[in-house]
This record gives sequence, C-alpha cells and structure tokens, in this order.
Amino acid sequence: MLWSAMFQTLPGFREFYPEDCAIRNYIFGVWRQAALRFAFQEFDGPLLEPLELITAKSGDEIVSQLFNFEDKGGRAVTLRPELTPTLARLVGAKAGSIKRPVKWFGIAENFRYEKPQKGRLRSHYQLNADILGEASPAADAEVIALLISTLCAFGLGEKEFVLRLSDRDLWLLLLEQHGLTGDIATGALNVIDKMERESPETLLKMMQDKGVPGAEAVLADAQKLVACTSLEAVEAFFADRGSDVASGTRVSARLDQWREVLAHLDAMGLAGFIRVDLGIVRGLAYYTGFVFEAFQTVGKGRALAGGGRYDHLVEKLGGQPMPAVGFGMGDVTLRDLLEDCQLLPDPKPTLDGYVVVGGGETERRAALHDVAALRKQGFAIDHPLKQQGFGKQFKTAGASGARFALIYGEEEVAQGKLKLRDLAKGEEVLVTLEEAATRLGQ
RNA sequence: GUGGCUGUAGCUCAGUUGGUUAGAGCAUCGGUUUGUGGUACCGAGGGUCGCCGGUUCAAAUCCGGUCUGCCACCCCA
Repeated sequence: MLWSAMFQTLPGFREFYPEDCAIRNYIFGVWRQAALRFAFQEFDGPLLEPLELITAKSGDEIVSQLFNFEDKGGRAVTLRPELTPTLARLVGAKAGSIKRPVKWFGIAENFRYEKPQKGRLRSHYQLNADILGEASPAADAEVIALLISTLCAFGLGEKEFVLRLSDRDLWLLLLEQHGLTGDIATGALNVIDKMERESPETLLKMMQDKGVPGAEAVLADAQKLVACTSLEAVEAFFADRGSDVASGTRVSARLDQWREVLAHLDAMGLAGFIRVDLGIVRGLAYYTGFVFEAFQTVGKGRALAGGGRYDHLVEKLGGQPMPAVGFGMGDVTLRDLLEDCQLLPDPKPTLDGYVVVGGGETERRAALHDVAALRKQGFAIDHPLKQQGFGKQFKTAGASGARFALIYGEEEVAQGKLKLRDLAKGEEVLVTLEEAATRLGQ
C-alpha cells in the first residue's frame, strides 16, 4: 500500500498483471500466427525515433500529440506514435535491392500524448501489416483479407464486424470534376470525412470556411456518393452525373480496380464482410487510393482497425518511390470487444504437475530430482517452496490448475517411485519417473 | 486542450443531521488437518477514507484546490 500510495501509474498507461499479460500474449499470438499464414515477415524498429521522421510524415501539428523530448545529446526525439514511418525508412533504405513484394508485419507498442479515455490510452499495442512494392489491387485485397482473417481468428464473425471500403481516388476524381484540386480538394475531403456526424448546415459552413467554391453542389454530390452501398450504385452515380471523356475514362479505370479487389475477396469467401461505404475518408492526407476500416457492429460502434494505400510515403521519407498499402489494428478496442463477446480464453496457467512432498530431506531430494528431470523433458511442473502439511499441499495443487499431483511420501520414495494423482478424476497410480513422464505426455 | 461526473481494504460496496478505535462479502494468509484438494468451520493480516489545504471542540462526511478514472467534445497515425 505504501508503494502504491507513493507512486501511481502514469496516466493512460497500463500495467499487466499475469492475467492481463496472458491475454496480451494471446492477442499477440493470434496476430502473429495470422500474419505468418499470409506469408508476412515480422520486423521491428526502435521505440525512440527522431522527431523529424514523424513530422515529415504527419506535419508539425502532430507534435502536440507526441511523447517527445530532447535527449542528452540535444537531439529532438519522440517515442514512436506508430510503426509506419519506421517501416517506410527501413524499406526505403533498401528499396533498390529488396525483393518485392515486401510483405511485412510488426507488433509494436506505440505512444501518443493525449487525454486518456477508455479505448484510447497513451500507450497501446498495434499490429501493423503492409505490402510494399506492389501497386496492383491484388495487394489491397491481400491486406484486407489478412485484416478480416485476423479478426476471424479471434472468433469474431460477420455479426460482430464489417469492413467498410472506400476510395480516396474516387473522391478526388469527383472533386476534380467540380474543379477542386490540391489543398482545396484536401480541405473538402476533411469535411466529407465528418458527414456522418455533422448537420448539413454545419458541413456547408465548414466547406465555405475552407474556401471551397460551389460548396453546395459539392456537398449535394457527396451526399449521393456516400449513400451508395454497392459498386453498381457508385457506377450509376458517376454515369448519371456525366463528365468529359478524359475524366470518365479515369473513373471507369478506377472502377475496374474496385471490381478486381471485390472479386479477389469474393473468391476468398470474404465478400460477406465487405461494405461499400464511401463515407470512410480517413483524415490522413497521405492515403492515396483504397481506404478501409474494420468497424464493430455490436455494442458501441468503434473502429477496430484501419488502413489504406499510401503510394507516396516511402519516397517522401527519403527513400525511392514505392507503392504501399497496409493497416493497423490496436489491442485496446479489440480486447474490449473480445471481452464483451466472451471470446477471451481462460487465463489459468496450464500446469502439467504440482508436487506434493511429505516426510523429510530424503523425500524432498527425490522430488526435486524428478522436478528437474520432468522440466527438462518439457513439462511445466511446480512445487511448494516450504514444508507444509499434505492437506495444505493438495489444496494448493488443486488451485494451481495442474492436471496431476505428483506425490512423494515416505512409502513411495522408499520404493523409488511416486504416486500420480489425476486431480480431475481423483484416480491414483504408483509409477516410476519414466511411467509418470509417459502419462504426463498423454 | 474544453466541459461534466467520480474516488472508502486487492475487488464489489456499506458508513445515520459532522461525534469514541471506519465495516461487510469475495480474495489472500494461518488453523481445524504432520498422507489426500475444490465444500465447511475458526482466526489473522490488510485503510493516514485519492492527495493538499480550509471551516469546526470534532471531518470519510462540509468548503476550496489538485491528481486519477470515466463520459462528451477536439483529435484520430
């Protein structure tokens, strides 16, 4: 109590007692296994990065949300807020010699200096998976398939989440047809991103504040596009509004890419998860094509993961041009959801045996010898660290969750054997160490 | 960053209009039980009532501040 009164955990940080750590490891394990099955390779980078690496990607405004400081060498550094800049640097540095496509994933602790709230802490873990060096929609589909499959590996299904698929290219084409390009178009996109939450009046005002000409017409079209829930509807929308030949050609080329992604996912049996939803824009300016979000459809609607294509980022961070697509999935929201759906595994440790020892020094030595031998063979064995009565030891053995109690009393040790008690069934057998190992292995 | 709510044992919570030494259940530890567990019974440990200050003869209780957690906004890599 004294210590906890003197030092409390920093705001927005978590501590992992064994039960929590077991859950964390379970989540990491499922993430890793899913990514490896998709033939992604694991990588990692430094927790601490030059501040500039982050601002180069996201702009100077982001500094207010970073855990940044000056190190003893006078360098401006920051705890990493995400893994993508590190990835871009690693891949960019070897862009000329690396085998493509690059399929990499990382499980990283990320930090952000924000006011903590449930589901949004100052430290969280994230699975990141990215494909670099492949511009075709097959790469987008592969990444999306991994995202969906990963969530399914936890036992989640179509009832629990959907994947909302959108496209910044399509939006930019539409805005271009309205004569909007560059910063004005980006500003308009930021407003469109808020269409779900804000009233039409507010949106119009926001558009006008950003200096978007013809804001009313742009918004009217945007509403129609957001209302589309299928690719056919999107096609019809663009066909109805008409356009010049050049623009029309680019729209139809883009729609071909949509068809490819959807066909790919359909062939993998994942079509049921996909929702065409142009309402997803994602605030980040660096996304260049498809953007998507896994959105939970039970309980409180939250985004479980998000990502998209970012074809210019590697080049921007000093490397060579390299198309890229990827996603990030945080552990906090995911764990909350798994808890709500009761999909978390029993956190009890899986012990093979717990030793019960009676008598004196002879029995204790015999037990310790066997403990060491069984552990060496790969079994998880625990034993009492102090002399206790049999009753007490059996109580502990039962509570430990072990499958067997290994009993070393005077009678057993005198015969050079031990008694094996199946703690669930209550059956006991007198066996040698070798026989015990055989039974533990079954 | 802005606004609101919140805080008593490891956990869930009682605690009378301010009034002796702040309680319960669960959990933990010990015992009943130096050769047989989950049940039962007995017992113990564990709190400067989030922290600091103020009012008062007297504060867990009233007032102010502060920190934390939660909710909404902002932001969302």
